[in-house]
Amino acid sequence: MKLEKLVGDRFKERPSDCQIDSHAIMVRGGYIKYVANGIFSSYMPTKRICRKIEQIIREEMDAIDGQEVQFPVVMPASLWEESGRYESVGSELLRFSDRNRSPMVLGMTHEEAAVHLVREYGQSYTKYPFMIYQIQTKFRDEARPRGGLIRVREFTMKDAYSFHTSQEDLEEYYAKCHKAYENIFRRAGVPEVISVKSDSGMMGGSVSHEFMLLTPVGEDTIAICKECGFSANMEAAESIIENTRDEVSNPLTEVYTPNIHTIEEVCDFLKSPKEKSCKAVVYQRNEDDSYVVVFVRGDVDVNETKLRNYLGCEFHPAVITEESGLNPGYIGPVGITENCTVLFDLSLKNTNNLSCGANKEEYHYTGLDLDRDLPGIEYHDFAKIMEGGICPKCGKHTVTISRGIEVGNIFQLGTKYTKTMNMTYLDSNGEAHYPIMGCYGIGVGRLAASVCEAHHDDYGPIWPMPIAPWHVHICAVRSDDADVKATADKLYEELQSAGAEVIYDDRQVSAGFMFSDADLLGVPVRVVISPRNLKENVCEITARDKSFSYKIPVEETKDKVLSIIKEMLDKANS
RNA sequence: CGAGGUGUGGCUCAGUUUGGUAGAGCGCUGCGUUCGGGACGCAGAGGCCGUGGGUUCGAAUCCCGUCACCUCGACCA
Repeated sequence: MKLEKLVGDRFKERPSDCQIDSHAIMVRGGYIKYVANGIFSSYMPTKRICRKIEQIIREEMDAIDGQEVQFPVVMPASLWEESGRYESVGSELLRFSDRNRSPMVLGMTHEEAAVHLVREYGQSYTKYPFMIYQIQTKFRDEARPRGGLIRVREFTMKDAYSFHTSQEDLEEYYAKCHKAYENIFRRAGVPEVISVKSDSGMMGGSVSHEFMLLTPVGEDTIAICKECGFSANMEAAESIIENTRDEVSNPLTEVYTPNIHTIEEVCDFLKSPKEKSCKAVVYQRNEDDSYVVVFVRGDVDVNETKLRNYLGCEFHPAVITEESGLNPGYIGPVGITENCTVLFDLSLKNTNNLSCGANKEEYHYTGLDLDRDLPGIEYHDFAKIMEGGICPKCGKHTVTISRGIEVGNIFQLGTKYTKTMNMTYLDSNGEAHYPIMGCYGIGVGRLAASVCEAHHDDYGPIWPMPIAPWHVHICAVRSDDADVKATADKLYEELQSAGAEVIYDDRQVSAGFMFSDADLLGVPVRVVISPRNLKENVCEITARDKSFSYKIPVEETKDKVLSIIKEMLDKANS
């Protein structure tokens, strides 16, 4: 491919609406073009990158007996009514009507279509297990797309669905799929992708993992233990806090605390640490605005996902009214109004001598001892795990908090969809059962953008060889020089004939311009042919990541480039 | 959905306070000079100033509406 003819502009200035680097680079480098909110067209480099990612995915899915199929993008609403999701899913499911006024939906995920496809086929236990997958466009009408290809409304995804006759079989396959995912990310040149335990959310089911590429601009927060390798999405990470009781429990004492509301102010005023206070966090259920008060230790935060799972309903931060009986700034567990649900976090267990609100304007208590003052209360885990907190697996204070982009996930779904959509098989005794499902997704475009986010410098992306749009980028500096032109043309031909993917820049532009474009295309290997080099009868071979730079005799250049490419590809596969 | 911000050639932005012939740089076209990290000169092309209404002799600029985008929050198989 000649760069001169590559469709798509590259330019110098960073577009003003790009917040994260990968977005800016992909717009500046002629990778994507904005069409509408969360909707992009892709130019050739992106298409080539995604095609390579898809091919790696395909090979790994096929290796665990996946069968590639294709579901429709547009589905009748009736299919989604079967599973109940036509009602339960919010407005991210795009609903519309066709010419006959039949309600339709745009596929945002394909559990329903998968069950529909194999419902009749899977009537006998002898057919199990099996897995089907597709690589296709999905549409989710997200409330807030952002970050270029990181979070979009229309995107390409590989989604796989496996069907089993026992939980053991699902778990065995799930482990195989987990391994296949590790292979995919390693082969795509991002072995640093890690799997973390996650919250299953509305998908249902129990066990699930997310595959995260760690980067500070990631949307997810992950707890990682450096010591034992434990990792979990913040939403799912168990919080462990060990308290020790003071030897002497002071009596519960009312203290006058004028104009003091927040935990910081209270602790400052009482000159006691935040760990010795009991904080109230107030929410309201969406359904009836009823109040929920969660008490946690002063220094910990509430994990709203855990709370949501416990309450089993949606809620929002409370707007506290006078009728509520709550005294903002002075809420405490002793003597609190009965108009609300009161919950206690485990961080308060086995504590004493705490400060807390006295449920009375301008008064706090000191000397709170929950076991003494409110005997019989139950504690649950509602807290966010903290940096430096206790690892739930190895028990050491080694938890670190990182940000990551979710590039894939795997779920043990269970029978949620087979039950609602009435898919059954007969076992060897002639008894009917619901098959157990797993589902497995990878966002192709998001992975490409995430790699760019994790592997770039000030000048552009640094694509790993296995997914790079081209293997090698030839820059013919001063192509008006006959020697340069002839040498570069020849190398271009030879490398292409040898199977290398080459982008060739023989435009008559300044070297700086040429190199800037090459940086933006991020091709891992660059060959510079110039009058200066030819004077010494050499070509210059450099790595986009600056890991090497060689001057090689002209006649040896082709073989050297080919061996470098091979080496880089092999490295990702080993 | 809540709060804030921004809409002016393909891109980055000035001009809006105080109404009076639409600007700069990059990019694009042509010619010439340059040539190893986004060169330079000259000559060009390209804009109903997001959009609808209003005020005014006159609106990018003032008023009202509306749309889009960005940021924070809520939401997110």
